[in-house]
Amino acid sequence: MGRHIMSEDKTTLTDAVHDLLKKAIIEQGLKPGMRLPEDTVGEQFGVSRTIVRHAFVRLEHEGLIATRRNRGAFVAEPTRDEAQHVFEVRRCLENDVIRLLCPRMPSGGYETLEAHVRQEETVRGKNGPVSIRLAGEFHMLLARLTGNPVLTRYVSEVVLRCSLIMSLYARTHSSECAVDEHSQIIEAIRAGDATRAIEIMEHHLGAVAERAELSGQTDSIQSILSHYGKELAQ
Amino acid sequence: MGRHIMSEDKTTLTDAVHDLLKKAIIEQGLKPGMRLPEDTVGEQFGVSRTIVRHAFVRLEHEGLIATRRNRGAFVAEPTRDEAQHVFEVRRCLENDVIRLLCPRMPSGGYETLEAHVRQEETVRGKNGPVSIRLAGEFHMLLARLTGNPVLTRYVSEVVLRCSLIMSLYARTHSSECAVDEHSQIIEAIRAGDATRAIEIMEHHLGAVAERAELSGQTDSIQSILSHYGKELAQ
DNA sequence: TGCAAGCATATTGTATCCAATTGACGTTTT
DNA sequence: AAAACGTCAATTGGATACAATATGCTTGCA
Repeated sequence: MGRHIMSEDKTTLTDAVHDLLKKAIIEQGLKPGMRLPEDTVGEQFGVSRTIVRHAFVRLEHEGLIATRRNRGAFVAEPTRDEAQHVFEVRRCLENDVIRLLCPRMPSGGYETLEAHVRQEETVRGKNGPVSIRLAGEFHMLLARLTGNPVLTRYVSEVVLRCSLIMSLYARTHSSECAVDEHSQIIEAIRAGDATRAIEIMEHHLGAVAERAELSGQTDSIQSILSHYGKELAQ
Repeated sequence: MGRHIMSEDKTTLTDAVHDLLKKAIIEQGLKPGMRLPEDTVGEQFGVSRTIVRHAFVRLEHEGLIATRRNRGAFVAEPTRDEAQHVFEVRRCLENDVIRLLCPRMPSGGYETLEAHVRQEETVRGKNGPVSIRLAGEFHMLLARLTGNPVLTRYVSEVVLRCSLIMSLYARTHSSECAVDEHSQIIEAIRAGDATRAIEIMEHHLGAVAERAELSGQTDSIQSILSHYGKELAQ
C-alpha cells in the first residue's frame, strides 16, 4: 500500500523517489539486472507512475539504471568494458581534483578530511556497508573541497557507479578502500606534492579496479559465453 | 497547431523533444533566461506536457535549463562563478583526453582530425554559426577518439555549456576557437608530447575563457547590483 | 493617489486513463 | 510430438484530467 514519503515539502516527490531508489541501488538493496516495474515502485512509495517515470529518467542519466523501449527499467548491469570506462574517468577526475586542491585547499579542509578518516578507522572491519559508504564519501568530500560543484557532481556520479560495479564484479568487498592510503593522499596534498598524491591515488584506485577483475579479460563473446559453458558441456 | 516529430520511431518522443530543445538552446534560438512554458513547447512540437516534462528533466541534468518549483523551466543563465566552474572542468577533462590519447590514438584518428580541421578552415570567417558548431565538435571528436563513452559524454556536456556561456558573456563570438591551434594540438599529440599538447590546450581554452570576461570580476552582491544602480540613483 | 488585500487566471505538480507493444501460454497443424 | 501461429494478460508509452501554487489585475481603503 505505502504512504507518502516527503516529511517536508522542501523537495519534489520526484526527488524523493529518485534519492530513495539511488540509495537502494547503491546499498545493493536493488541488485544489478533487477527489473523495476513502474507501478510496483509507485505503490511501494505511494506515488503514481508519473513520478516514478521522472525519477527513472534521472537515474538513467546517472547510469544507475538502464531502460529499454517498451520493456521497462532495470538496475544497471555494466559490462566489463563499460566498467573499465567508468573507472578510467574516475581516475582522471580524481587526479584533476588533486591538481586543483594542492594550490587551493580551503581553510579547515585538512581538519575535515582527517575527521573523516578517523571516522573511517573507527568502523573499519566492523560494519561493512557503512565502511563502504564512508570510503566513497571520502572521495566525494575531496572533490567538494575544490569548491567546484560541477566537478563534484561528476566525481560523485562515477564514484557511485563504481560502487555498483564493485557489487557486480568484486571478488571481495574488503571495504573497497585502504583507509591508510586516504591518509597518505591527504599528507601528499598538504605537502603540495601533487605528483606523489596522484601516484598514491592511481595505486589506490588501481587496487580497487584490480579487485574487480577488470584488468585481464575483455568482453569478448567467448568470455561471456564461457559462463554458460557448463550447461552445454556433456 | 504543430505535428508529430518523429519521422521514424527509432527513438522515443522524449528523446526527440530533448534533442530539438538542446539544439535550439545551443544555437541561441532560445536565449538564456527565456521561459519555457510546458504547454507552449508541447503544442509547438505536437506532444503532451508529459513528454516535455521528461525532456526538461534531462536538460536540467545537463545544465542547459534551470527549473524552479511551481515556476517552470528557464533556459540556463549561469552566473560568472558557475561559468568559471564549467570552464575549469572543461580544462581538466580536455587535458585528460590528451593524456589518454597520446599513447593510444586509434588508427585513422589523425586523418579524421585533420579532415575536420580542413572543414573548419573552409568555413572560417564566413558562416559564423557553422564555424562555432564545428569548433565545438572538434573537441568532442577528440574526446570520442579516446574510445571512452563516459568521458565523451562529460566532455560534450561541458563543451555545450561553454557555448551557452559564451553566448551570455562573450564580447565577440569571433569563431570562439583558433583553428590553427587545433592543428598544433594534433601535431603535439602525434609527437607523443602530452605536456606540450596540454600547454596549447590550456592557452586555447584560456583565450576562450578570457574572451568571456570571466577572469576579472566575481559574482559579488555588489557586482550584481551595480547593474541596477541607475534605476534607483536619483 | 498610492498601497494592500483579494479574486481571477494561468501554469505547474500529480494522478488517472487510454492505446500500443511485449511475452507467455495454449491451440492447431503438419 | 514439435513447431508455428494466434490470442491474452501484463506493462509501458503517452495524453488527458484534476488539484495546488503562483502571478497579475482589480478593487477597496487610507
